[in-house]
Amino acid sequence: MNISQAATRAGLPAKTIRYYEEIGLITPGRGANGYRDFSQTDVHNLRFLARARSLGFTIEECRALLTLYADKGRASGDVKRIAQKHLEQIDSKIAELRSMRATLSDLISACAGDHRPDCPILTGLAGESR
Amino acid sequence: MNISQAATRAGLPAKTIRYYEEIGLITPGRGANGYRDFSQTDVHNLRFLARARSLGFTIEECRALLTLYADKGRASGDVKRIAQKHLEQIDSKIAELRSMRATLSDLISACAGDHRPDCPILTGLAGESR
DNA sequence: CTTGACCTTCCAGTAACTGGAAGCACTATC
DNA sequence: GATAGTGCTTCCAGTTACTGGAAGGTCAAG
Repeated sequence: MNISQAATRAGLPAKTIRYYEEIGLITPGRGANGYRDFSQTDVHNLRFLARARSLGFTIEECRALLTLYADKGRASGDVKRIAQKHLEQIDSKIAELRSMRATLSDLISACAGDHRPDCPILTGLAGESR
Repeated sequence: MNISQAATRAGLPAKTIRYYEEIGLITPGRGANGYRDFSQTDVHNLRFLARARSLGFTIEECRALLTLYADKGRASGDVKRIAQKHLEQIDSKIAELRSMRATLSDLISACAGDHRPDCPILTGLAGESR
């Protein structure tokens, strides 16, 4: 099938699929006219990639996961290790955002937000409040 | 003062400060030798930028905030609007990460993580579990 | 006068796409 | 067969916010 159909089935933009081929994540065949020809397996791999990316795995992690996915002799421990490491990164990102959120929220609630120039948000950012 | 001292006082790498000048966030003076010469105000602005960036504001938001900071006739409402919009983005990012975390965590806990090839993480990513 | 630390600019690379231009291929219609 | 419209191709550039490194000028100490 052509790229637009593969894109629809995988839930990815055609542009992204071309990019994935460019970096060697997938290697669809080619028709006589030079068009990419996607097999069911290609689409399957694209869906796999779409899900992995939506869980926040980096491209390189996706590459590793896809390799493990194709390797029927894999050890599930290898997969789990990657996933756990990623989970830790998600957790630290959440913690970082929560910390930002707390500070920002405090500043916002202290600000009148009217036509007057006095602004605790700015003075907070300027470091005058500590 | 020279850039390394300004960097120390602002808590930013010298590279970053040069970058900020390049994109017009700050405009330190220059000595006869061509070295940048940072005033107290420059350092103050750098610290402001460092704090704003650490709260996750984008460079363009920082630019706007810095402009408002310099404008003594500002309306605090303008500042608050920027901050609130940013807070919303933080919240949606947190929500997204939490959703990822939940899914990933489920997959991980279902995986034995040993030498065997069976892996719920991979089958989950492949979409076979739904 | 040389050494070492510090400064300068400029170029390239990062992550993961995304937009757009120029040009060939296919399908349908007139 | 000409034409129009859609889809495909490649290639180049831009995005965000830096970061690393090279080549070379400057300064303070000994």
